[in-house]
Amino acid sequence: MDWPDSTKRMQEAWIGRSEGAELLFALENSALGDLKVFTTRPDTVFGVTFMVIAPEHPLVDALTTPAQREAVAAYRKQAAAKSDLERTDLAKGEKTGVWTGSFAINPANGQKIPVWIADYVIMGYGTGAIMAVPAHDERDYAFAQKFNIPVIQVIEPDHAEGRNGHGTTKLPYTGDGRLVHSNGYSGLPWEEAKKKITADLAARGRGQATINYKLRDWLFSRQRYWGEPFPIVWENGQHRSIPESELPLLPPTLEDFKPTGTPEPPLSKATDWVQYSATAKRELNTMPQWAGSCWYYLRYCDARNSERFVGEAAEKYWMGGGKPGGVDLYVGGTEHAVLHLLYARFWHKVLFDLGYVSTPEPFQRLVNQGLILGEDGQKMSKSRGNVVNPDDVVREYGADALRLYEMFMGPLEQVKPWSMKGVEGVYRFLARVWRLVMEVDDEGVWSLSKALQDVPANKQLTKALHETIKKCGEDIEKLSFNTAISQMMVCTNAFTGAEVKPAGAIVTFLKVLSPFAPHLAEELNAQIRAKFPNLAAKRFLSDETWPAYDPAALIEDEVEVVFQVNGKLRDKARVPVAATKEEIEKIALASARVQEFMEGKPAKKVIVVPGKLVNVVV
RNA sequence: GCCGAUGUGGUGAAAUGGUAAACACAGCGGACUUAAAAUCCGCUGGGAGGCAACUCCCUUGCCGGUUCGAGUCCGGCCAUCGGCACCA
Repeated sequence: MDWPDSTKRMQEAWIGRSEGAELLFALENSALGDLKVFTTRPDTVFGVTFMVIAPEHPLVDALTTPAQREAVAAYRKQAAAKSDLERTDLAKGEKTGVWTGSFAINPANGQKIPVWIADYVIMGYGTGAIMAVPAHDERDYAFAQKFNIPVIQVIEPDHAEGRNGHGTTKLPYTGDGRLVHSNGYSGLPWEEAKKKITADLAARGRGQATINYKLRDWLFSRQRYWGEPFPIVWENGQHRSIPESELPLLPPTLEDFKPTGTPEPPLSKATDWVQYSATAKRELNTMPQWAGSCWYYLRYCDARNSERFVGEAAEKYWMGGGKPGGVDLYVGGTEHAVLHLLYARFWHKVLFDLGYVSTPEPFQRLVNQGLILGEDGQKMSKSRGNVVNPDDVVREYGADALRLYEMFMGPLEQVKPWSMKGVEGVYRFLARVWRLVMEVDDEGVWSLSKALQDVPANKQLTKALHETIKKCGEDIEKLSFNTAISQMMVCTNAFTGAEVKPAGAIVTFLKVLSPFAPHLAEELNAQIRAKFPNLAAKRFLSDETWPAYDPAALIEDEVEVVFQVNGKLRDKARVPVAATKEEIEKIALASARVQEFMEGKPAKKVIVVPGKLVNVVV
């Protein structure tokens, strides 16, 4: 896939695949059964000195001894009051927790170890319980330090980096190495020990290798009117889908679709609609916006198909093409890197596995356009009052100027601040283009300019035009719209300076301009067509093919070559393009300024880059 | 902390390892105008010297390296922004 690495990495991090093992620790009170933990480091199981379970773990009550009941209750209350942010970010390093009063048995060596409750373990990941190895985990180490829990080193680094001055291991040590203090496993490299310990515990029914994912659910319902209603009804406390013949299910027409002010979603106001039958009621939640954003690109291929989400032929035509991704180019903000762009891939993958689409991935090439900031350089937001409304810009400067400015601001991927002055700048550029073709009389009436004539462009204008065709064509492919526009400005400035405006060349220029400023370009083409029907596009510029440039028109007879002495610019001269390296070198060495800076010393080396420069090293 | 991106004029920015600052904005000067706006033309990185045309030196976050030549490549640092941390 041709996606930015940063987006791929964000998705990888979001999915958070991690290989490890689930291990069973028998509880000392055998009536309670086992405590299951997830760990990526089964090789450190001999270094476990305590267990931690999340405050929400279902075994908390059973594990809490009468003596600890009060402390545990207080801690759970305190943990529940914290937001996720407080639990993870703000509390970083500062560990809290409380002992349950109970013990578990290490399946590797039969040791009795205390079970704690701490909110650095979250219920939503893994099993909500961990085996804590303070010698080889920073969080466990911080916790052990705070509560004076023993630290047992079981990994010895192979390299010096893990050790401090006296040759002892710096703890916590989370790198690679060999096992120590681990009974029969001592001496094994850690990777090998991971597999062996997991396999041995599995053989005794005390664990198994597993893969865990950090990926979380994304809520698929909203309490609002605008959104696809679910084709689900409820009857006797059970839900079931409505028959296929009733699809598609459309939202009921409502005059008042505002929130109810109660926990009931707005659809509850459609009382007739809600009562599906004497005994069944419809689901009142609606789907979120991402229900549509996950597959709209498929529907766009065949939007009027009433039989299928997308017709097979249309899907193959638009989405096929031999590459793994269907959509050729998808431009969107980084803010969609993990949610929209990840879930759209999931949906597409399901459809692919079911054989309904022809590519495994939805989007072949992804470009993240940069966020546009407010004029103050801050993120646009209502509270900051720096929001720019595009409707206002369109009203004042026109849609072409808005479009053009957005492209002219800078590189597509870059974050950049809005500037009204910048909009005026491109607006002025468009006005200059307008005046290449049109002129105004004393009454303020615009008509076709008399300077516009059916004559061939002179050499200089031809060169400017063909350079523009070439550069804009290349820049569009690279999505470098800002530099394409600056080249069009250069070209326009060249035409502005000419006494007579060659109409044919201007029409060609308008073809280049039209993807950027379609309204203006089409209007000017229509104006020109009225007088020069053979020069202008017959219908629309947008029907025309992209103009070809003539490489011969770009070549000049002479080029400027700069002369350097020891890498510093000292002189320049115009030399014929056809000049050989030897000829250019001769001209350079003959230059009075070059000789002056050579200070009579012989040239040690002369580098000649034809058409560019000569560097004399003395 | 970890991962990633970005550092160039007063501002947005440009530059296949080859004239740093194209194109625009802002500013300054001029033309047109009774005047203003609009438009057109010119100047506009910093410093020094010269009446002047001009000349020299410095300049792409900082330090070092590679190279005839570095904004660009390599190494190290610093700063800012984004993600890890559930709006779609």
